[in-house]
Amino acid sequence: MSAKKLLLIDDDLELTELLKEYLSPQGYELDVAHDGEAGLSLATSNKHYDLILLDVMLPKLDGFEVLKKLRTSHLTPVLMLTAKGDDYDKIFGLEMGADDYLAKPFNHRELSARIKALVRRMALLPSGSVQQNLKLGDVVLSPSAQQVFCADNIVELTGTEYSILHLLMINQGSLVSKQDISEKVLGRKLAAFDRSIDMHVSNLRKKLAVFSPEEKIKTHRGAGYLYVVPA
Amino acid sequence: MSAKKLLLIDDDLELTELLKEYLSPQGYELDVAHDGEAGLSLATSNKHYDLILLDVMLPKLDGFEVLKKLRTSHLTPVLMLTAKGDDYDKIFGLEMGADDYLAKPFNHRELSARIKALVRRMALLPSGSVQQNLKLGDVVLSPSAQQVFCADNIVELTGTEYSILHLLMINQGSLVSKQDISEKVLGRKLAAFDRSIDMHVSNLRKKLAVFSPEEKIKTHRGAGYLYVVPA
DNA sequence: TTATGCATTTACACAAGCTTTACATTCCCT
DNA sequence: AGGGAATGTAAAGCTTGTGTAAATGCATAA
Repeated sequence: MSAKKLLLIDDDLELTELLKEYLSPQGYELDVAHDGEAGLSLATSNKHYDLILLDVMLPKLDGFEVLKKLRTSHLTPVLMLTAKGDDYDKIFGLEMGADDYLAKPFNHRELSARIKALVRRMALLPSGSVQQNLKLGDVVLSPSAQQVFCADNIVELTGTEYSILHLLMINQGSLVSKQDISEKVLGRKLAAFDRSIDMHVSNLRKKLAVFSPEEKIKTHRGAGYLYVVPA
Repeated sequence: MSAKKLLLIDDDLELTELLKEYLSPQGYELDVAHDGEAGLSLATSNKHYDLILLDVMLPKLDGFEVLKKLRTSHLTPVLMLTAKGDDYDKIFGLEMGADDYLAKPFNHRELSARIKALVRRMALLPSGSVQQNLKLGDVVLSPSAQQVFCADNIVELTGTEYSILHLLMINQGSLVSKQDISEKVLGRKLAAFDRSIDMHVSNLRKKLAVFSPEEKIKTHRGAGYLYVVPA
């Protein structure tokens, strides 16, 4: 397990220093931003943080604004911190899409335990479903560009093919039922005798096979499809 | 999106009633258990709760014990509740595998917001990834992939074979009647002279025997089959 | 309008896998 | 022991899901 990357957005220099010293020995890589704008730009950069610690009272862009803008494009987990122990604030933050909320002053060990709990839970998510390039064997899928490369060649996929591949890759090693594919990709229930998904998968396989011989999408008869985790 | 199923384990009758009335209109299905044992048995049943609200002070089995036992087999998210606002308690709970911790008395809206945050986060997990693998001796069964490994080799099973193995492994050490297998796996009553199950078990044994010599599925003549608990 | 690109439906061949048959074997019970 | 019933299993039969080419539909662009 590689070191988890955290981003701390807080303008309190004393606190950020303290937390840096406290969290580093626990095996976290901690970046710090001292205002909302800098924080947001780091958070949306390609550094792909595992967790963001976000203060509410911030210069330039307050915590709620940062959270709101972040959530338009990223699902990175966010733990909010605030000087005010205000219930309303807490509820507002959580409703806006924060994952946890801790009032200052907090017990360092509680912060550490909450970070650990969030990171642990997020580790169950398949790698990269929080929007970064998915690389599996010789296939690379780039969500930002909606492009797929196979053995360094661009693969020209249609929108639906791309979405199906994306879904399967996110769920690498797990079975995805046709029902799920239909609902998530085509936006409709799978009807009896609907062969649409089969066709898209067939075309997808054909296009990938041009550049790479290994079987990537496995069929589970009567159940669905599965993206094979490369050795 | 179907209604989320919550399990509340708390012996405070007044509180459970209150929460039931508070949470139902918000679109949650809430089951209640009033002691640790009942709670654990519901939590590990096949009802598949989306979230468990767990009080610490409980008759029969306290909250920490319930959490500990639950986590040996299930990854269901847990939000702990406690009368004591004790930091040590909080940290202990989170370290044990709880996902969140709220001290009583709490603001109902905060509880609701925290439930929402957890459920929202869990919804990102691909369906089925909360089920954890079943490991018995050198056999590992992965429900999310519907795949089975034996002595580190993938065993290619058909859907029916997989289901039968799953059923037997879940009931390790106890007898499962052919009637039960037929009804749960094939979805029909076992008819006289129906040799279907026998065939599937035979094929299953053959496939497992390729990688491991020990007998895993034992026959109880006239009664059914049993998965042997490994030494 | 006509072209173009993509999603969907149709059609059919094929293969996977569930079930049945048939016979060998094993396990009880007397 | 011997006989009958339950089980093991190979092989055949049959049903159904899947792969895929080709036709169709249906937008949007030229």
